[in-house]
Amino acid sequence: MPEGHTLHRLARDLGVAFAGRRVRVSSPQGRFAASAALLDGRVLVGAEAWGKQLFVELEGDPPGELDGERFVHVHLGLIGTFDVHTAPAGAVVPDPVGQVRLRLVADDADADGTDDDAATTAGPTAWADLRGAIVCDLVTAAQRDAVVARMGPDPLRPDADPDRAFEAIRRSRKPIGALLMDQSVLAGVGNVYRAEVLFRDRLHPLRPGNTLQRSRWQALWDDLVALMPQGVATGRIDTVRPEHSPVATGRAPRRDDHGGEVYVYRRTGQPCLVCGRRVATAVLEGRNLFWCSRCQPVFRSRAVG
DNA sequence: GTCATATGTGGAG
DNA sequence: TCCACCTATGACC
Repeated sequence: MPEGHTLHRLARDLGVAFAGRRVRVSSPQGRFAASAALLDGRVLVGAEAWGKQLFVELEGDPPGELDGERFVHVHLGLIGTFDVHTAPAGAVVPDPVGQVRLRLVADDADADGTDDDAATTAGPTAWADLRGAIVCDLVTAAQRDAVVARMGPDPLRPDADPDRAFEAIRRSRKPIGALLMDQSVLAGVGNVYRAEVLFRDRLHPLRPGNTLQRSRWQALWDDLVALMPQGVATGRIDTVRPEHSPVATGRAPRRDDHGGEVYVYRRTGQPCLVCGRRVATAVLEGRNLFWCSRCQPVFRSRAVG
């Protein structure tokens, strides 16, 4: 279920469960056995997300090593999941279910300075299962930096600069609906946030980037900066404003596989929550696109703005 | 049971 | 622009 919010949430959860603890790493399904062998027994320092990329930092091997492969680069692809579990100390870690490509289990056997290894802490039982991911590689800091450098600004990162994205958008004739999905323009937005933020900002998905005023882009960015942290907090994508919510309108709450309340994503043919027109759909660059042709007109009246 | 579909990306033609 | 990749799920027979 991976748009940027999923990865940032995951980085947070992995940090809470594993930071400062030694991890046993295995690859029950075998696909990432080589990575697992290199990771096993090292201390997990922390985890960080950048767009849809996740980097788990490990203590160097040997400890203090600066140039080694200290980062696990994970990309979940379309169907990957990474489930983090905790349970009271002493709880039994269950056997893997399904195709687990990488499993982390916190190992406190040598915590509390009982030997001469790096200081580690003891904590609750913790394990995490990675399934379906397309990338799980050990990389150096330089390789991590190279991946990060290819990405546009991430609305979930406080230091992100929206002007960097706008420089790409204003020079492109490609539709804004395509540019939003281009991770080198903007990092972390996927198919749900794309559809929803364009709806909320009344922008037609096919509007060329080079026709977008800076103010419209800033509004779009600000909307993402407001929405995506909610996704991190809740683990779902909810984009419907209070006045259009099920409670406010009396309609039935929506519950589908991403769980959130949305305006147009996967609502083809259903009435727009604002104007009642049937939600339209089309395929853009191989991905399903959804919008309301009344709320998101092709030509926007500049006189009224 | 079979099949289509999915919040993604990269590569071939 | 299509296709492959990977797993899980829901629709339908």
